[in-house]
Amino acid sequence: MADVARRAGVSTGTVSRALRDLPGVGDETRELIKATARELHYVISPEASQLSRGSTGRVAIVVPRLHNWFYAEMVSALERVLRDGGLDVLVYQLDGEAKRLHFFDALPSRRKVDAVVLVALPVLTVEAERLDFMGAQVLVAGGRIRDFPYVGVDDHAIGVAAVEHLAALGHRRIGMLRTSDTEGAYWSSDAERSRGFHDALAAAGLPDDEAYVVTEPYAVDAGARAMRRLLALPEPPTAVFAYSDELAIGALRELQVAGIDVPGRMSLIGVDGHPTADLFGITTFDQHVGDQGRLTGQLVLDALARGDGAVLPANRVDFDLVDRGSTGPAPAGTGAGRGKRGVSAQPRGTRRARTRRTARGGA
Amino acid sequence: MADVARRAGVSTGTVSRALRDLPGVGDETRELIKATARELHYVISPEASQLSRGSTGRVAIVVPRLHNWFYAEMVSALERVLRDGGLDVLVYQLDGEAKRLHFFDALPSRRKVDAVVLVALPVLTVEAERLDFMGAQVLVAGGRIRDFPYVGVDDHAIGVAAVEHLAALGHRRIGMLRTSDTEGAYWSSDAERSRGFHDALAAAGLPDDEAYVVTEPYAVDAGARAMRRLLALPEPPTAVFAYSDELAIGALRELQVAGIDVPGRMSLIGVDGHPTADLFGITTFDQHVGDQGRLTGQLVLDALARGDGAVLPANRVDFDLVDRGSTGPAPAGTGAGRGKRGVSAQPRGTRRARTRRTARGGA
DNA sequence: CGATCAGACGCAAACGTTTGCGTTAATACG
DNA sequence: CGTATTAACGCAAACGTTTGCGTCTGATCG
Repeated sequence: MADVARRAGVSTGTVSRALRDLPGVGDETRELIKATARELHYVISPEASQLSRGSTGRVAIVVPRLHNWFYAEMVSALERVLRDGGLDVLVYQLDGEAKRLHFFDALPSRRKVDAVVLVALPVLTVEAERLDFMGAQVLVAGGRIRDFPYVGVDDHAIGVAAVEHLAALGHRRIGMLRTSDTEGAYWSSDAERSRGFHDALAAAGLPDDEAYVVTEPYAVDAGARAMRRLLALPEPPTAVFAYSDELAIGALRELQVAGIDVPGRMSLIGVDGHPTADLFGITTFDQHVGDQGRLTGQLVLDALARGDGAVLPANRVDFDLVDRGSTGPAPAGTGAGRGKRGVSAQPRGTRRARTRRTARGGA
Repeated sequence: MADVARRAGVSTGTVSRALRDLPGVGDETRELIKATARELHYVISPEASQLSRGSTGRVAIVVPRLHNWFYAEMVSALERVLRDGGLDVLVYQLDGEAKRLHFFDALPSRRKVDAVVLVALPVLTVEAERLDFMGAQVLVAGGRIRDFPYVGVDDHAIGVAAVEHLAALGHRRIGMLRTSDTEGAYWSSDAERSRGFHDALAAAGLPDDEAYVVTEPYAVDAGARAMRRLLALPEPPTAVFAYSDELAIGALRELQVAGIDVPGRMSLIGVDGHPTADLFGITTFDQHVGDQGRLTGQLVLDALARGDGAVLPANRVDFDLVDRGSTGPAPAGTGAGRGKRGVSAQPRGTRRARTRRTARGGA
């Protein structure tokens, strides 16, 4: 910057003001300075700038892992709006308890960023306490942690809606597929979606057999393994609610391999809005992950712009039932014989009922 | 830091040295300082530190988009080794030509990072020129750009291997599925994989019908649409080489819907090592994306540690043929009738021939 | 025409580290 | 015991901005 100032015959203060379009600089001087800067390929040093003004112009996005549709989609949406807002995005992957502990212990992002967005990150209570030392805005996307401002869907309502949808089709034996990637830490979406599931079963007077809820460690074939366990039961359910579309895809694959018609002999419904679930015609609750990410990004931008840490504490995003035909009426007999071999009944041109559900308040 | 120094009764210089384990500090003094720092929850200001020493401790990862298995996997692997190396990771998504131009024009990462990793980013020649102004190490992962050091597989060899594999099974009508997400910019992997495909067809004396190579704009159902176009041909191929596993998955779905047995009536082979392709039993060339990411990260670490910009210019990673049973002998008759309805022949416990292929030199 | 005012610009003190150099004290050696 | 050597530590100048305040110039108004 000193170079530019010398060459333009002004002081560095004027250069600083001119380049940032602040008042107090004459028009021709400003132009001269800008031209000189361009000419010298001058780029401001962010370090010096931030050291002086106090803010970093960066925000951290913390996720359990990236190679996973939900997180990648969320980060992708977040990154776009944050960058459009002139902020740089730092990504932290906290896979495994060890890394998570280290992160919360060393607080590496303190003073490195202006805000931290935790994306669907299961966190232990002790870890959550440490977040207060972060020294930055903390937001949560895709679920809830402590009392931090968050963006997410009403997971309890999703669990309820799933059971209601299946019960309305006449199903009485309804199972649920879960995956345990929380490593013992509490995660609101999983807990509340399950609670909604059980609550709705009770409300509808349907059996709530604990064998119908299977949990598999996270992996690409978790859904397949979970479905296999359900199918091995003496009296398997006739409909299954999968915690995520990824699980539903694995489950569908297993059903294809086992030659069980969907939805003829087994109804399947997931959650997310995963594009591959669309490809395979799986009915799902679209939770508009992109919208969640964009909204979170906007909240960050607003909070940082206003300076004060005032953020709307609860931001619920709508979810939609997207009926692609993987759910259907319950089979007539209870112990009906093996149905015809085949795959999903709705090949292409899937109909999208888009039963819009308005978001409900906090649980 | 001034606080710590005052409280410990030493100068800031000593604090700086003590905390970074530099020599010139007495053992008890060092311990005292460290204890004091802990007590005050002191964290170093990266801005000031970097302003003083010159390096940023950050590296930028530039990708076309994130919500995509290949990129997410690559970034994920990169992030891990870079963070383990003590570096922070900045992610830039350059979807769309506009953003790409802006990035290369404004050079936002100049002086913001010590190194830039371009992940499979198609780039125009003019844009590549501007990279010289980056003022940072530039590396390329998953392909090649100009003369920058890169990490990647031998894409030409993959194209050749695919055709050889299918030809060995007796196929004579071999198609290829491509996706165009390069927006007109050149991308080495696509170009070389295609060239390998055509070269191998010629070498094997097989027909190279241009109708057998279909390109669809990037989307989740690109593979399905591409396969549909092939099936609509008067004489469709009996085997198909998909540029990526994502395309192969879409193609498989289309074949399921159309009731065409795989590999009975149609063989299918992809590239990547996508976990979902594993789930669906799709034979593929695993290009070890994680390894590519890790290797790239290590190269960055090494280059930064050594200070000089000397990086091995070419770093080839092996690829493996993972046979999961979606390829089989060519059907006997040319115009055989509709085969039996069903899905992939190898349900679970997929065999993994893992025909290891040593990487070959440059194209 | 003198006083007032506003806009344009320079000055210099922060911001929080790092690091070369100088000083001090302690130890070792003759 | 005096001197050379070494380790421990303080001092202060960078690093490249931002920004409050002061000064100067030219214009406006009564």
